[in-house]
Amino acid sequence: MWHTGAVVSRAEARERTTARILEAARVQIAESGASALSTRAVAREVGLVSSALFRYFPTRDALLTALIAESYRRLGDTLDAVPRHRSPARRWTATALALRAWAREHPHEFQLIYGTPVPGYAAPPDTVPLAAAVARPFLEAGAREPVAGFEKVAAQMSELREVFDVDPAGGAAVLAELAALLGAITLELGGHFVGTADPADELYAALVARQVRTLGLR
Amino acid sequence: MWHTGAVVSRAEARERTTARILEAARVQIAESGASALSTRAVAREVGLVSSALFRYFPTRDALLTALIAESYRRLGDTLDAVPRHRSPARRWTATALALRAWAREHPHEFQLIYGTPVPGYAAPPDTVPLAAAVARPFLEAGAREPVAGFEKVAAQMSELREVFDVDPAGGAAVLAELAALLGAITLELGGHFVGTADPADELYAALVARQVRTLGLR
DNA sequence: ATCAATGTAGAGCACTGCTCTCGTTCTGGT
DNA sequence: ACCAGAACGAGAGCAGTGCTCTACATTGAT
Repeated sequence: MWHTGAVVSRAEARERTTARILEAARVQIAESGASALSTRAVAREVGLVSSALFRYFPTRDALLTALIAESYRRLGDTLDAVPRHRSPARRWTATALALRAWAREHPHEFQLIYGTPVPGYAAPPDTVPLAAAVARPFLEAGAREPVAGFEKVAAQMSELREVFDVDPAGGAAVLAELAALLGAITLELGGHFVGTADPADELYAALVARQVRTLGLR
Repeated sequence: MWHTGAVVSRAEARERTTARILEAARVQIAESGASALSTRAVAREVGLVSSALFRYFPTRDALLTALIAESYRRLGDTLDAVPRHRSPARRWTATALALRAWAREHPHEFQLIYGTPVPGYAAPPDTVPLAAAVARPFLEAGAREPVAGFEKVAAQMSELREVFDVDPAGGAAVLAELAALLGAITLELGGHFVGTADPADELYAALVARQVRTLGLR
């Protein structure tokens, strides 16, 4: 720590620039979606020449991947901040509503996670724990007891018990219900409910209530 | 009918070229997704100079929209071809399985319909009947009787009864369950089940079985 | 003081969606 | 039968993209 004031070490400067790049990219995505993310525009925003950006992210996809991870974390944190009601039914409901609210507030980030994957893309393995962080609040709230009909799925994903200490058959059912929530939100964001259940508030509420019954929550 | 053989009217030629463009575009999308669709590449394939293609589709988005409509129709036809079992439960199951099978066979077309919408996009109103054609087989199979908890949604989408002659509260529940199926398929195609319920056959089967119970099908 | 790592700048490549202009070819109305 | 006008293809061109390569500057460790 020789230096004081504005003088920063090389490592620090790199970190800062990386953070500024990520922020500029996130703003761009929030405005017009992932497909509109331009490395050149980001570089301009940050005050770098276009080629310099590639010292920080070797490829556009790498930048996108970093943003995906960031969005995962943000969503996970949001769901984690949902108060732990005593009643599992209430906690499930609150978590499900928080999920939809976040998706509606950050539609492009939601699409970044659950939307169409990029063309050549294969799910990088480091997103698995991030996806688990999103699922955890739902598992904690919903996987109290086994749910009939999900035994075979439970056998397949038996390692779930080790990580989360939940009932496997309940966990499998929770996973299916999480897919249902994400499906409903995807349709809503995509405008697929126009002409039927739009706005989707009532449908979503009815769906969540049905899940509480199906999962045997009280 | 003066002309025989290869001589064709201008209108016919236009139709044929349009069809060839659509086909080449569909092939391109089936191979590498919508984001990889290049008007120039399509034009090359069809044997047109790049600018000539814009005589047929004024913009890349217009071409994409046409492809979306086509995919909608294909999926609708596929679901329509599912045999009408006597038992609603069996028909629901068969239709749901056909949906997943089609999605796995044509993942990019599925994403075209239900994936991330294009950036500036607003759902063109002419896709509404196409979306309805996809929902119809499910409504016919699943919306036999009212489902408790969906009354308020039913009130919202009362016009459904006029078009489809189904119970509104049953129809609303079916819509929610269709969203669940699409959500599960979206997660599967996106690789989100890796590490848990992958392959997703068992999970999907358990989900469908649960739906049959929830909807009160026999 | 030296030297390799790290960074920036800038030119350049191949590609994209799209526009404009130019000739040609066909069509409908008189 | 003619001819204006629409329809169409060819080609050049523009502004933008992701990304690479080379040349030069700065920094940190030796």
